[in-house]
Amino acid sequence: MPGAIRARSQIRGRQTSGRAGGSLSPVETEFVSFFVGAARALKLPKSLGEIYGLLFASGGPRGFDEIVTTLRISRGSASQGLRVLRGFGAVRTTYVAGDRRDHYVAETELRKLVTGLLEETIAPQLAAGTERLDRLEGALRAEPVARRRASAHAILQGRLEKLRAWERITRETLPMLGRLLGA
Amino acid sequence: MPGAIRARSQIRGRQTSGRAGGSLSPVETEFVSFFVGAARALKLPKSLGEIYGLLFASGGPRGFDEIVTTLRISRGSASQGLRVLRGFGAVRTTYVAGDRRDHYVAETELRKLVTGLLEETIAPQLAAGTERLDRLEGALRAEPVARRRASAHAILQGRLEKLRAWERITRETLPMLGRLLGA
DNA sequence: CATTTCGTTCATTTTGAATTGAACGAAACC
DNA sequence: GGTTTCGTTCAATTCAAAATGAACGAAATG
Repeated sequence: MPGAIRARSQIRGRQTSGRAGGSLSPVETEFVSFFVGAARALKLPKSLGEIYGLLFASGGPRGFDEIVTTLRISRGSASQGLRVLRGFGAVRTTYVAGDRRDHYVAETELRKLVTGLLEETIAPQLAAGTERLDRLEGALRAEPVARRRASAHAILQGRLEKLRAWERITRETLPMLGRLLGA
Repeated sequence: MPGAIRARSQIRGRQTSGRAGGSLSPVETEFVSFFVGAARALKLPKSLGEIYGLLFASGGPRGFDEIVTTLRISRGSASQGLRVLRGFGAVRTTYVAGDRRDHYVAETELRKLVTGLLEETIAPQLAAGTERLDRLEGALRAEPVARRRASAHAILQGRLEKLRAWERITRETLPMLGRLLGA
């Protein structure tokens, strides 16, 4: 941990809530820990939890460098983590006058977080699923009549229909989730 | 692949939909592939998708051994995978007269699957989260007044309240999800 | 225009989870 | 009661995803 860089960051770094990117207070640590747990629960990378936790606890904007040094994660992790978080709207960049570096703040509206996450992770998978269902239907019809045992074929047909029903329900239900959380 | 065992299984094994635990038809393969994809999407082990896919496509009950040989997975995987699937109600054991071995069928009601999964995975995490919130509150109150900077303390306090609100909403909303899917 | 500062990218390393398979206990079988 | 057949368990292995950090390009700076 090169002291030179640290010193520099303390001179130039914005003193968000009065402290430079040095270390976490016990309470802040507890916040980060909470979100690390949440990340685990959602099977997201731990770094996402750390970063979001820090920003959540900060209130104000934090610079890229602050994130790296206070969480002691690599620049690579921070960069990639922030990209994902921005990707589903959990984090926004903020303009800070007189500092050309990027600054980030946490989005704290639950509805936005959830819908963003769903949109980003479930939705594409759902689309891929639909595609697979089409392939499945194709395979079912392409099955040579010779190899068809009437009963087996009927079962498979029924299962396919069930999958289609699942898909429909899911597609209808997901948006409602967003509305529920909006309350 | 020991022929001896295979032969035996064909003699003794129940001929579900007319076929022993040999190999998957193209259509069945497509079903399994679908559920493997779904497992990936939900970040569950691939083996869960394989097993459930096979049972889903089969309609009728399948023996432990059939699962192992047709999917070509280890007994360990099959055993553990089936336990998890049973754990959240995606799979049930069925009695098959004249065969002492275990037989399994897939639960195909979407509502049960989803609620089972939620119950098993989210619920405990939610509980853990609540516990962490209490710790967090403790840490916040324990913070020595000397180290408190009024503004920072206020922010953290506000954030904690926000987390509590999130928790409440989540706790209220999850059960509704089950009801929505019941339609 | 040369130099410094930022943040990203990507090949490598690390870490954690899933899978395997040998060893085992329990139940059925003769 | 000895033997075989099941399915589980768990230590070792394999595999995939996440983290690292050096190299890089782009933008600001002077």
